[in-house]
Amino acid sequence: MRYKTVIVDDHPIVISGIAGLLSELENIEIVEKFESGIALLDYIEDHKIDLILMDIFLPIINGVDLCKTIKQKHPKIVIIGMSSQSERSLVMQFIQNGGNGYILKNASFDEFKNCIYKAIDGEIVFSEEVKTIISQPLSEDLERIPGLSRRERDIALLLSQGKSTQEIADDLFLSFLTVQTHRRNILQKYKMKNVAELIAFLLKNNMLN
Amino acid sequence: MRYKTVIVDDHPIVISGIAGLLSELENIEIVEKFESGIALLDYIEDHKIDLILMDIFLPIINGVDLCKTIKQKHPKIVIIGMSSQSERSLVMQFIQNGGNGYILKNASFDEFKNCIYKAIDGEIVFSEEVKTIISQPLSEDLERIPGLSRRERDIALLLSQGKSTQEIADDLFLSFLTVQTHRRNILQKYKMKNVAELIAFLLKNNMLN
DNA sequence: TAAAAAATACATTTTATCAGGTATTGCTAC
DNA sequence: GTAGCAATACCTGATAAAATGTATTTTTTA
Repeated sequence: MRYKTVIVDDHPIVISGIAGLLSELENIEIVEKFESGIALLDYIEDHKIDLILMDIFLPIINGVDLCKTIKQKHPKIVIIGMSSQSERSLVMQFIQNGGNGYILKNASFDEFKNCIYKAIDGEIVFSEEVKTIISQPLSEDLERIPGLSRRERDIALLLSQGKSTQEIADDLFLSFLTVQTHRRNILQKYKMKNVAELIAFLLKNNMLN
Repeated sequence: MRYKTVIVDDHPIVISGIAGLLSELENIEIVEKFESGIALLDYIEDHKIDLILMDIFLPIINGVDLCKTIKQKHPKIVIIGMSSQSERSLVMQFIQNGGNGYILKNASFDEFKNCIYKAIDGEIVFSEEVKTIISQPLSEDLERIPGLSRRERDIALLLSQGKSTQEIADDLFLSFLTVQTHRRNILQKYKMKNVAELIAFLLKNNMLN
C-alpha cells in the first residue's frame, strides 16, 4: 500500500525539498502540494489522504487550527507538523489538537524519514531538537516566569517607547503614583535592576506585543 | 561559463529544495552545501566561488555578518540573502554590508530564477514581497540608520543588562564621565528619549550581539 | 598625511527613577 | 462569600539619569 500524502507549506522551496526527500520513500506517494490550509480543506473533501506534512506558520489559518479542523472530520489521517523554530507550548498545542508528530525543519533527512515511518505506524513522533525542548523545562519555563497583568503590559509597552512615568500616567489617565507602583511591581516580579534591563528581558522573551 | 554556487542554510530540506530549483538552471553549478557560516568561511579560502545563496538566520554567525566578512575579502562573489520573514531594517543592513539581493523564501520558483539571473548580471535584486516592504517609507530610511561604534556597542550591551553608568565605568575601566558621554552620544544618534527606548530599538533592529 | 570619526575626560543643573512602606477598592476564582 | 490578586493611590529620601557645554587624544580611513 502506498500512503497518499500531501504537503502544506507557504514556501515553494520547502515543498520542493520535502517532495524530493519523500520521493526516496517507497511507500509514500505525494498526491498534492498546497501553499495554504484553505486549499487543503477544499481538496480533502473529495480525495482520500493518508498523511499530511504541514508547516505550522501558514497564512490565513495556522497549522494548529488546521490540524484540529481536519482531525475532527478525518481522525485517521496522520498529521505531522513542522516549523523552523519550536516553542514548547506550540508543540504541546499541536499534539493536543490531534497532531501525530512534530519535526523541526533543521532536522536531518534521516530524522525526517524515521519520524514519518514511525508516525505511519501509529507513534507520536518528534525530531531530536523538539524532544529536548519539550522534555526539560516544566519547572523552569512555566513556573519561574510569571506573566504580566494587563495593566502591567500596557505600562511596559509604553516604557519601551521611551515614555516617562508622568507621560504614561497621562496616556492611561492614571495617577503618577499608580504608574510608579506598577513599574516597581514589574521590576520586582522579574528581579530587574531598572527599566532598561526589564525591556531587554521582556523583548527577548516575547512578552511585549 | 558555469557559475560555481554554494548554498548555506541550516535546514537540510531548504538546501535540497534550492538545489532542486538550481539544477534546472543551465549555467549554475552547485559545488557545495553548508549548514553553517563557519564551514563556508573555511571552504572559501581554498576554492573559487561565484555565487552564494545564504539564509540570514544561521547558528553561530548570522547572515549579515557572514556577508560582510566574505565581501571584505572576496568582493566579486555575488551574495543573495534569504529568510522566511523579512524586516525592512534587516534587508537594508544586508545590502549595506555588500549583499547583492534578498529573496523571501515564500517566493515562487520563477522569482527565484529571475533574481538569481539578474544578480549575476550585477543588479541588486529583491523578490516581490521584499520590494513592497522596503519601498514604503523612502524618505525616512534613505537617511539610513548609522551603526554603533565598538565602544558604544559595549556600553549599550551593559546598559541592556541593567548596569548603571558607574558600574559600566568600572567594568570597562573607564571614567564615569566617559561612559556618560558615550551614553549621551548613543541616545542622540538615534534620537531616543532614554535608555529603555534605546534598548527596545536596538533589540528590534538586531543591533546588540 | 590630512581630515574625519571615535574614544576619552570634565563640570553642573534639572529631572526622573528606585526603593522603602502603606492602604483602599474592585474583580474573580475557588 | 471570601481569600487573593489586580488596580488604584499616597509619601519620601537617596540615587541615577538626562540635558548642555567643552575639550583632548587616539584611531581610521579617504
